[in-house]
Amino acid sequence: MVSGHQAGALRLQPGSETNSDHAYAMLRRAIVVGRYRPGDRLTEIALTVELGMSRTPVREAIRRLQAEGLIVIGHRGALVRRLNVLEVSSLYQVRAVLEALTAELAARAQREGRVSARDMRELVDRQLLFEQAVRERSVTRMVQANLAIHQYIARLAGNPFAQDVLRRVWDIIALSSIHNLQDYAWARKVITQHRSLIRAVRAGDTRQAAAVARSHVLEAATIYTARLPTTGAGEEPVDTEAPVSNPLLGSGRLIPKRPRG
Amino acid sequence: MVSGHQAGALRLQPGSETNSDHAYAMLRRAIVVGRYRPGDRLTEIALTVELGMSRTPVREAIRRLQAEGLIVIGHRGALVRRLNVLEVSSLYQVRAVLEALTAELAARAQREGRVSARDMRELVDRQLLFEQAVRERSVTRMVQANLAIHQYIARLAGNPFAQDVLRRVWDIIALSSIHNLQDYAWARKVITQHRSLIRAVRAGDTRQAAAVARSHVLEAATIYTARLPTTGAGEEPVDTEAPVSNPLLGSGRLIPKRPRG
DNA sequence: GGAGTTGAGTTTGTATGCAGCGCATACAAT
DNA sequence: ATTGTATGCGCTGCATACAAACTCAACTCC
Repeated sequence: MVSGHQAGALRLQPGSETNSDHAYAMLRRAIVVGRYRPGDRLTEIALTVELGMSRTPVREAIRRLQAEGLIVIGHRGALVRRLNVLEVSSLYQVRAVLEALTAELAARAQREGRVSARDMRELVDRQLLFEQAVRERSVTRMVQANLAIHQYIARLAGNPFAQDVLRRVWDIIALSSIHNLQDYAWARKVITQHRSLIRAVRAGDTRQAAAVARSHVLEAATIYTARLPTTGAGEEPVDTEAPVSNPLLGSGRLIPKRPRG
Repeated sequence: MVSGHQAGALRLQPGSETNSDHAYAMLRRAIVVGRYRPGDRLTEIALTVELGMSRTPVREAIRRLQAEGLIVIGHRGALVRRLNVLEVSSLYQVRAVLEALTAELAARAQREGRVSARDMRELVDRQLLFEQAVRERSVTRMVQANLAIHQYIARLAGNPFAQDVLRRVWDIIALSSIHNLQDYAWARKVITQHRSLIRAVRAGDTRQAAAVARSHVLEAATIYTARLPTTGAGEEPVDTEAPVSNPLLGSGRLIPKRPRG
């Protein structure tokens, strides 16, 4: 009998979305864009209120995100995962080999004529979007466009599993909300590295594509760790309080960060 | 299980395991070892009876397994995932690069003296166990020992994320319950490939370790696909019935195979 | 004054009731 | 005999009730 609970509004039709799915999508997005930050506690009741549904679908969403590694279950309830340095560098290592794989596969697909001209143009367009964002110093759009480029290459690779794992890797990396792209010099460098990556893919040069992708990601990792020490106290958990906060969304805090009482 | 509710069985102590976790572990194991087979329908009530708990923790376990890709939610309920050829080869590609990574990292750790003699001996012991299983023609033990070797190398690598992703890859590969190791010639070959892999790790030769691991997995993939057309060696065929309409992710119409049994 | 204790409040884990959808079977009509 | 229709059953999604355990703080006792 809390405010309008429409128990009759069941919609299990194929096209429609269950509350559980909706909760999962919303919560995942909120975490990835940084509306919830690492260490934040996710109270079921609060989410219940926020999402306008009962605890059951909320709990199911939490379980899924737990399985994906975006959430950990502490002694008491769910917390947004907090990554330490080892975990971040582990992530980048995995990302490096996977992106090398997708770049290689994309290049091979191109070589074998399985990439349409339109797909190739789309990839280049995304790169242009990224370069424009860099010119405009818009970190938000840089981050988006950057992800879009990497995602598109993964798509061209035609390996659904790699695509899926990479999506998760990117999600978890997003948890450590430091965005290298706030570093303008690095952003410029990313432009040239992307260009040579795209050139290799377009040329169908599998070796080169893999090598460029790999070193690109590994260099990004070093940039990331180089930026770390500047965050004041050298605590053990490497939660960083992101200078510009969330380049992606920004406000709309749902649950105030309550680091214990 | 309509009436027998033992509400007193709550145990939320940190060390203890919740029913939800237990359900997850049991169900996952049942799927991985093949007690439930691809396409099998998992009805909540049946699992309720099987596990001796109510539907809620069962549902949460299902959500986790769904997120891990062992289960898909069809139009109606949960099904054990069914892999098609494209998905399996995708999996092997990902596995190849990840195992190349862990082998390389393990070799590096060894080179840098971060691998204890005991760890190294343990690895060799597992290999000996595998070789013994091959001699005894025990496919079950071969599969176990094989997995144990690869897991141990992943552990030596010291990359927790790669370890985690690999665990999932192995789980999903286990779904396609064809075991290459039923092929004795291949099993013999695996012995030598493992030996050279371990040798490379022990020598701290990162390049060689990565190369051997990679080609080992890729060759396993070819063995797998080569075995596909002639299914029915010792065990059940994998797929071959019930057309999977969507080759990628969306589950087309999967015909459940007799949940009751 | 300090430390242990207890009790209320909070939050999670679990069980269960309810409503609707889909499938299958039975039945009716052509 | 084949096709269209009704109906019962099974199962899922969701909400909610309830119990256990943890938190925290005030309170009591030494």
